[in-house]
Amino acid sequence: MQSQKKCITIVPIFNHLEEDQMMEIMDATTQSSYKKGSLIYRDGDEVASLFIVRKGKIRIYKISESGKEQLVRILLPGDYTGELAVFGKMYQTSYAEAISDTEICMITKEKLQDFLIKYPTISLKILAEFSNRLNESEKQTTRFATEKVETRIAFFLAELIEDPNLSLEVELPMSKKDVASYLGTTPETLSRKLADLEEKGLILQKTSKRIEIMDIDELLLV
Amino acid sequence: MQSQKKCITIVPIFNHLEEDQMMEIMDATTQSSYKKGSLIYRDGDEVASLFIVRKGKIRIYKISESGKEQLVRILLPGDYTGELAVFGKMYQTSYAEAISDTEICMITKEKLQDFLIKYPTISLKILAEFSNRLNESEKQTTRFATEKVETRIAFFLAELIEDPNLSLEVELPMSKKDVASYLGTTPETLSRKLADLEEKGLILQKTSKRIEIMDIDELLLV
DNA sequence: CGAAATCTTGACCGATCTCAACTTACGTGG
DNA sequence: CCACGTAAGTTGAGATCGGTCAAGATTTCG
Repeated sequence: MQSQKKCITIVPIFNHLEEDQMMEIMDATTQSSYKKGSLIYRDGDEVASLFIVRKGKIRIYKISESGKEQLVRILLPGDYTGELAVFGKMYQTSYAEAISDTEICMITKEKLQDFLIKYPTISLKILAEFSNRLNESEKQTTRFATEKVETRIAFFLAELIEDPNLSLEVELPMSKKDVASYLGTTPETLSRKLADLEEKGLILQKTSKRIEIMDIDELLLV
Repeated sequence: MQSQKKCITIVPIFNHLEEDQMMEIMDATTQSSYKKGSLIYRDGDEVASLFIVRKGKIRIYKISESGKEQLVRILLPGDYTGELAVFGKMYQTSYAEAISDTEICMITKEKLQDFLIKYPTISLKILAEFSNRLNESEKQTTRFATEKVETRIAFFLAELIEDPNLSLEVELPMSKKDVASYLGTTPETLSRKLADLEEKGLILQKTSKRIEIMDIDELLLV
């Protein structure tokens, strides 16, 4: 029960609730776990549940009309997915793949909607989250539409910075292959552009996953 | 009052309400009008209201970090905007420009949130709408990330079809300049690609704004 | 009807992708 | 715990796509 509780309390949209409301929601969840590499759902699946990551790491990706894959996001504990099939369409429009052994809590569409009617402030939290995600997604679209690869990489690196006062060393949250996919380019081009940025003295590749940003102002002007 | 009522009743997120709830919401709105060419809000503005289009046409666009403009969408009567400043951040992240004389209803963030608490089913409607928009936006992002310009144009045209059984002739909802901006390309490239598609016999440009799709299957394989 | 904006076409160039070879990192099973 | 096989990452060369600049045609709207 303890770990089940943790599963809910770490989710931003629920963490303002009272203890007993939290318990009520917890009772409505079911748990399941997935081995590394397994698919949690696929495009078209009619699973109408919200999936909350309790442990592990999940890759969310889409496959375009012409068959090319793009990484949409990586889910870490506390993140959730499947909201489209809960609130909107009846089916998934992306793929979710466990990239490490993963544990998940699920709430069905029906139960979640009951809670939203009962505790309307949860909806406001979710609406806030959705509108921010929508905004992020549109910003991303605009970047794809207007910026070249090197600029998109620069912004991607800049946004990985946790605290600019603390450290300008960032850690890639996924493989470079996935970074390339996320940024709409190829591993070859990413590799080259990072080498270019390093040659210009704007970044320093310390290890394959750690990059120190040497000159953030110049980097963002690329 | 009649036109004010119409303003609300045509909005999908409200149109399931009872007559008296509708009246209540209407009383909370204020009206205003904008001349063609005027800016309704700009990136950074702290206007926390939902803007519902009653009459006219509005261009929503963003300007990227490096100063390039991208058209995000065109609003027609019944559409709304400003949701980010209502539910999420406190400021706008895009520009809204009246492209014809336009009339608008506005509801402030506070009043709207009161309604959502009072009538929780409205939230579910908005959540459905948001998750569909989020999905559309992510699909668009994936297209930008993985498809070339010609393919993006092809899908854009295909999605303009109202009823495939009725007619395969579509009308561009905006200038080709704006279509190019929306699709993340230039007017020159759009012009050339349309000419290419026409040469291949896939489309027929009847007038500057009307295009007949001759072979939709082939078109989507481009 | 005319000015201004939009749209089209051509020539050129640069950015990025593709294909291929090679190197490096990683996970697995002995 | 090491060795090996596989996947990831890098680098080079060549091809292609799409952008830029410029000129001309067309449309739009006052």
